[in-house]
Amino acid sequence: MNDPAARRRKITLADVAAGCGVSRATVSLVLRRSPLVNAATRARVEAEFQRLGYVYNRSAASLRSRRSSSVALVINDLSNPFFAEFAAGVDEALAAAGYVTLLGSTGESAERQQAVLASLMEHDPAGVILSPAEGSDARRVCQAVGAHTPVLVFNRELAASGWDHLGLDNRDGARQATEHLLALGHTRIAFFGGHAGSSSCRQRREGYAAALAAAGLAVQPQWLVETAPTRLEAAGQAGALFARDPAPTAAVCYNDAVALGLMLGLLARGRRPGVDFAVTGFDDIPEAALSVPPLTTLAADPRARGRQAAALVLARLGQREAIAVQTIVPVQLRVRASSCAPGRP
Amino acid sequence: MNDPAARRRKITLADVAAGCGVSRATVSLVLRRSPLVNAATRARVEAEFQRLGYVYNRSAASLRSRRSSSVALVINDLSNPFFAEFAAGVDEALAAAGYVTLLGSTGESAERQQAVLASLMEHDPAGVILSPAEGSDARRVCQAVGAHTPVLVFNRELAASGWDHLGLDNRDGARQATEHLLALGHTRIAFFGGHAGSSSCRQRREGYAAALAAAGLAVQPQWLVETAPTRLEAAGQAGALFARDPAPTAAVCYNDAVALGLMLGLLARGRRPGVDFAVTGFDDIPEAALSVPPLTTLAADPRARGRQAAALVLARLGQREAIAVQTIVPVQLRVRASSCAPGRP
DNA sequence: AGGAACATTTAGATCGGTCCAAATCCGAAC
DNA sequence: GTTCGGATTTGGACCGATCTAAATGTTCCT
Repeated sequence: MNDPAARRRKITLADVAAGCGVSRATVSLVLRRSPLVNAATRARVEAEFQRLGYVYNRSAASLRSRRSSSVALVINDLSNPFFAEFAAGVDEALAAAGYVTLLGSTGESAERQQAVLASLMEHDPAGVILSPAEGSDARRVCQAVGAHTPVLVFNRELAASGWDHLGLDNRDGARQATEHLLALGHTRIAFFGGHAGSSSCRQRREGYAAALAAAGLAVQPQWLVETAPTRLEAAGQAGALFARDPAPTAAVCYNDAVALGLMLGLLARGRRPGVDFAVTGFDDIPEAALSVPPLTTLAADPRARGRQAAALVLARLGQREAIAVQTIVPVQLRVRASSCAPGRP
Repeated sequence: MNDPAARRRKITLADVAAGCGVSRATVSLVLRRSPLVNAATRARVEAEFQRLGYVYNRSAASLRSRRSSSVALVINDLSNPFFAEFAAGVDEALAAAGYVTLLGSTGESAERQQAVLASLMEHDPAGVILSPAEGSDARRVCQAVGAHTPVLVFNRELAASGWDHLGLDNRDGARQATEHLLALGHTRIAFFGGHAGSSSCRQRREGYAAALAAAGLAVQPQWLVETAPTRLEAAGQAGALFARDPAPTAAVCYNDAVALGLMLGLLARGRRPGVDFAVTGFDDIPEAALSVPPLTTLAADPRARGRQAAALVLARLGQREAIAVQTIVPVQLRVRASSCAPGRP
């Protein structure tokens, strides 16, 4: 930084070359750690990098080499801790691989998603990781992304897109939770919360129904309660479980937010979750372990999923023509105090 | 997309120019919406964009024009909802202004922060929004960022950096909370949680002390309890408040996580927050409104802060030499049930 | 007809790197 | 003293856009 050339203009590779009397091509070889260049020369050049405070211009490099060093990450809802954690995992893994993350958040709007994708594509990302907004249309997304950039779709399904997909095993997770409650001795088990229209809710209900069927029990329609996936609405709907006899003694909830809401709603009705009534969640959000009672739930480790998504999209860069991969990650049951045995009636 | 040229290679401005018999310069003018170009020509070129499925290459453009269209966003902890929300706000405002967000997350590690900054700088961002990791050193950060890229520092202070700063009014917030408790009739008020070393904790303690002083009360050292800013540790340290007589009847907490933890810890000791003991938080995270009892706290609207940060850094691009701006945002007291009046002893 | 004034278009250099093929250097082999 | 092969180095085109200054029309006066 003590060189007058550093004053105003940015230092380029040409400055470095001039500074130590070699050609630009040689400096470029040093930058790329080529074994071709002589050790002494390399040392001289690297000293000059230091002296001038040289900063590599990766965009210029990718322009010529046609190798992009960025990946676009488009998230439907960054304010949801699950996705924020996912984003952190993606960024962590991309950074480790020498890529930079181009962030776009869509706020669950398919319209914004189109605009965001179009804008990100102008920066020529090597690949795209997309957690689709509600109501995304595969055709429109494909139109924005083009046919030559690999896409990894996370969490939600995007019908017939021909892209790689990474999702949770919703069906098996709900099955595990239901079997856990059955094993405790419950026979009257509800499925509480979520919008039946969403693919994840549908899959979770399937797992729930499958576990009941395996135990020789029928699904009671009055024990299927729909709510928005928020604590507040879940708390309000708690009463729906007890509208008709026989009332359930346990509930598999769509996710943790709903489960926490339900527990509040139960308390408001004088029932003690974890004592009079068993509850399970889904996601294992940080609060699940700290609620009263602590919540039995299914852990998906969103940060690890982020790292995995990054790995998948980077792997695809080498294998552009291979068939699309559908990855379903198992989820893990975390048993805590909210899932109690049924009380003696 | 039906043109054979679209097959494999990417469509460039030269293809469009050739496709409709004008020069590359003219196509470039159309792209930039220059009024110089004839309406008929513009229409012809724009039709060709559609026909070929042309995608603008913004990196190439910024290389030549020396106008970057990205801003780096470096976040200490994306898994914290406060910062995730902040990031969403930044991205929203940057996207609206035609910039793309280069994301970097540091996981509170000053080392990683250096690496992340260095990597992001190679993509030549127009500016940097930095929410520093704990233990950041202004000199090292400056070394990574260079002297020519504007930086906006968010939340924490970075001593003597000469950069713009956006922070919350921590002092006034804690003062408001303390005055609120005083107005309710409390006189024995603790300050609970946080690391006294951090600038935000120091400022909040100052506000707390100022309010007590204004009421003619002295700060009792045994009522200043330090904890890591997590729910878990806060719950564990709750007992420290009652180690010596006289015990406090209320606590101003470092933040919401700490306050929620303290409330759990109180329950574990048979004291009912909001009934036997008053608690306030800081941040107004989404759970604050839904805890039992709902938490009195200070709202900072992180998404709006994100938009503001983006606006500040973009404003700086036009005013490179103007003096650094220190922006302190007021925070708003949200009174809820956790701050009760003192019980009759 | 000649030319000024304006509108529109364009050739060619350029941004900061990488790529390629060819040039140069050097000690060993003939 | 040449010739040869490996190790290094290099000139100059090139990536896809923008910039500059100059080249082309057009119209409209005088």
